[in-house]
Amino acid sequence: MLDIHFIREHADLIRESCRKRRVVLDVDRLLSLDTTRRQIIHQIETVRADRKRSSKSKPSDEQIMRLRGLGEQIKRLELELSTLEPGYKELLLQVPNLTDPKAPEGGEGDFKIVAQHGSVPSFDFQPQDHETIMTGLGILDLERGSKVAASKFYFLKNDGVLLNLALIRYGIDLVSQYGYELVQTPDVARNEILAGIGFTPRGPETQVYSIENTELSLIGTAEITMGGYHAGEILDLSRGPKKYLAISQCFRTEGGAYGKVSKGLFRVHEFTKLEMFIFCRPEESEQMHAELLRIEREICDGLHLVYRVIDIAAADLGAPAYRKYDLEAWMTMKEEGGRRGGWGEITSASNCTDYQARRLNIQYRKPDGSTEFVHTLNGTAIALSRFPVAIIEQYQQGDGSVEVPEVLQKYMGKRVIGSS
RNA sequence: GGAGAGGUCGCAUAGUGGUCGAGUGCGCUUGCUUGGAAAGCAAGUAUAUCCGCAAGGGUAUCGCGGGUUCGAAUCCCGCCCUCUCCGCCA
Repeated sequence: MLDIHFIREHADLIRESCRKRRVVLDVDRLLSLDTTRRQIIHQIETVRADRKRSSKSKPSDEQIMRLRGLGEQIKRLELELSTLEPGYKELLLQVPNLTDPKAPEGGEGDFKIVAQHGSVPSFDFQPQDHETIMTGLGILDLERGSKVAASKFYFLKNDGVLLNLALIRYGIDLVSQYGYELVQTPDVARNEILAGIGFTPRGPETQVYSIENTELSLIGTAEITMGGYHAGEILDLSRGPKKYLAISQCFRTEGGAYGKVSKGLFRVHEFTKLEMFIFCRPEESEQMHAELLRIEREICDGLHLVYRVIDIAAADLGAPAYRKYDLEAWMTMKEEGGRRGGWGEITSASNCTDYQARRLNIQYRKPDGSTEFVHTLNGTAIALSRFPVAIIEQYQQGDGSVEVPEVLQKYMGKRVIGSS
């Protein structure tokens, strides 16, 4: 959510931002609703002031007649306000965050490649996708996942489990060096928290599972619970940003996302994720964004993954993000230009500026005693299912076995998966 | 899951229909006092929003939402949360 004052005073900037993001939004309607809304509020307050003055002591019978009239007048105005308010709020919530002027223009395909690490591997055998390899090794069972739960759920077994645990432990050990506090969060959250972060808990385009007969949903990411962690609080950031490393289970409905691009473990309904989340002062957020990206790269560098960093284009940003970088690992399951192999997202780092903080009412105390909304940022440390996909596919051997990345060997207690 | 108690200004408490945005104590800030401190004395001590160049003024907020009433911290209903006891359980 943006500040209505800001929108009022910078309508052109908002229009420009919407254009860049290809968001269709009637800014003029929002502004006119805002004006009407304030007029009605002013009227209500004037009548209330009158009533309040007259209600200081017990009124006479004639006075009561007049006060009744005032009460009815207030009710009428309040009704008028309450019919206008939902449309106003909905429109206000639809206004996306401002966009970093440095973000590339355009849509999904218009990202800018910022960096690439490693060169695309060439195999002296026919490389397979992770589903084939893992199923062959007996460490992944998608069929029984469907039988027991539903399509896009899965069982992991033996080294598949150990690889996941090793990745998590590796991520924790690496990120903890940088002053991130480790947190395990609930895997469910109130719908108002989901909405505050920018998720739509209900409705046709929802990405989240809601829990029947409650106001709770399964979270799609610990970004939700961590954003909610400090909701409604005034933080002390005098000793620097609050940095968290949160682990949670993540659930996504992924409505209609089937087909080749999402085969195997690439797009599933449930996975575990280690997520970095930062609350900081506005002037620090750009630097923190760089830190998130640097750590994400260090994680992938340590695993010797082939990956690239992309700067997401404005129209592909999603409402809360001001700027976003993705890391994409090279994967054999992907196809590009009819050739086997391509890039698949494994992590993402977003600077949401004060967009989430305003909705969740998270502020910090300035030295002069006043308060201001914090900036929030989030970045993936380790996303299970996607990291394993990249590792299995990049580390596969001709005999169907998979080498274990060196940094994970001490956590797994082995150097190879599937070789006797 | 069952039964009860409760959520008021940083903290602790008072307040059961109007004079309550809210008393008192503690804490905090400032001033007086002091060689300095403590004590004492005095004043102050929320947030949001609207109008206004400002001074200033209006309104809202006593867990949240609704209702009754001319008027609600106070009465009624729903929800959330906390505590105690019982049951169950990894």
